[in-house]
Amino acid sequence: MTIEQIEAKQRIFDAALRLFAMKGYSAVGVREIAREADVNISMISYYYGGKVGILRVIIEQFFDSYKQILKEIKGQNTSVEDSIYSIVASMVQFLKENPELCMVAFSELPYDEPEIADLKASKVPDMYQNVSWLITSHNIPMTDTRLISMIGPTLVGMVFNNFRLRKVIQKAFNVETDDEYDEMFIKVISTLFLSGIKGISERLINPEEDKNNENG
Amino acid sequence: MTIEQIEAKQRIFDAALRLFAMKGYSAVGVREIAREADVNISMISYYYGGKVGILRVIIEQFFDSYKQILKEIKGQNTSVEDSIYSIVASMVQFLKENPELCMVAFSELPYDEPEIADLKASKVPDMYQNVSWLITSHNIPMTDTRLISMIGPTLVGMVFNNFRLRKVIQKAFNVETDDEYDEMFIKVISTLFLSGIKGISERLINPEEDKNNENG
DNA sequence: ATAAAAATCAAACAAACGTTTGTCAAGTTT
DNA sequence: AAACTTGACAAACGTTTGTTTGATTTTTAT
Repeated sequence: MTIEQIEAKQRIFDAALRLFAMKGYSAVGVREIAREADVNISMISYYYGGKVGILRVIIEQFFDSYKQILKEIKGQNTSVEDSIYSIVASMVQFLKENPELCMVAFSELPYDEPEIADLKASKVPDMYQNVSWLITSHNIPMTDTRLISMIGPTLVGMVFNNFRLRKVIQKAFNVETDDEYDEMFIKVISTLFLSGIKGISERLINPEEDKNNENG
Repeated sequence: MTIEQIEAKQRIFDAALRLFAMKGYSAVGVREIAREADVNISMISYYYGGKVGILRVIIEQFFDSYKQILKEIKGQNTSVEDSIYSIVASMVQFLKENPELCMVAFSELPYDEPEIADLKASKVPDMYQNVSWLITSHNIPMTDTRLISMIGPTLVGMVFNNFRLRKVIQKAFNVETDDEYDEMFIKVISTLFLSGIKGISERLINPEEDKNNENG
């Protein structure tokens, strides 16, 4: 492959990713992708086997990147506070660096798309199990699987949702979502989540025995 | 209109809502809707002016119902704890009673859909401003608009996200999401959020002066 | 009973869909 | 030099898209 040829394949991916994020996978046509990527329509099937092939690569790439990030966080064995802060910070950084990748993967996740059902089935469980590890690996006494199934996705949901609805939020609150906003967002969400799970531990799991910890 | 005619229009709406929720708006064709609703294809344009007309009704209905719920909660002026609990409980109940309506509205919200841009622009701000009221109306000293813009959508995001990804969550954690699950979910999320914003108030806004409140 | 209105239908519309074909030039391998 | 591979292209493939038409039935109003 020459440099220009690599660029052709990459241009298709970039254009598709941007359009999928903007309008949703099904609302984007191959001709629109080809036009934006400045390639012939047939090149999409040539390089990706079809439109759905691009979506597959997007989702694979998302999950692999995401898994990599969580693996790095697992390496640093620190306090709960630091763990949550760095997991939120990493997620925000990941979202800032790959906003469209995240949006597409996250938006298409709940839909019945038979052609990517296998991908979802194999990759999604990892995603949440890794977040749940955060809770179980520290001395937070949460053994109920249902409880973890509520809290794990919650953290992911809080962060992703803010990015997913940024345009809407900007309009509704008339705020700028700049770097300063993101730094504040990391602090706010990690504090909210940390205080939140402590509150759950104290009030819902051990309403009595942890009172000494609260004042200690 | 006879009863059967009302049913025809309603059947179109029901079928479309179900299909939109399952596959996404753009992935559903009018013939599929007509087949499921057991009506002629032309009846869709006849009653709704076109496919996008159904989506408009869905989104309008969602926001109006949602606004109504929040209005009812505003009426009961109780403690922060009760307010948050009832707001979460109402959201969960609303989601349980109108899962598809919520899913469609929520999923299509971030997309560039020129034909419903006007609807979004007029209805969305209400949605979040109403959640923010919860924070400002009680004695939680949050004046920073950016902070409210982070926390307001967070609560909505936490609850909606759990429902949006229920199928995925069920598979990943092998849990049943029955009524008991939902009751627990309400307690968990409201506790998480309540403890969370208290934590933010104590640690991020007033790191010193609120220490006496914490032990009182 | 008759006229008007509303609801339903089969059929067709142009446009867009994703994919495939056959051709051709450029580069690589033998 | 000949055979082969790769990337790119215009063009066409058969479907499917959302919408509209005009005729027909059903319901409502006079």
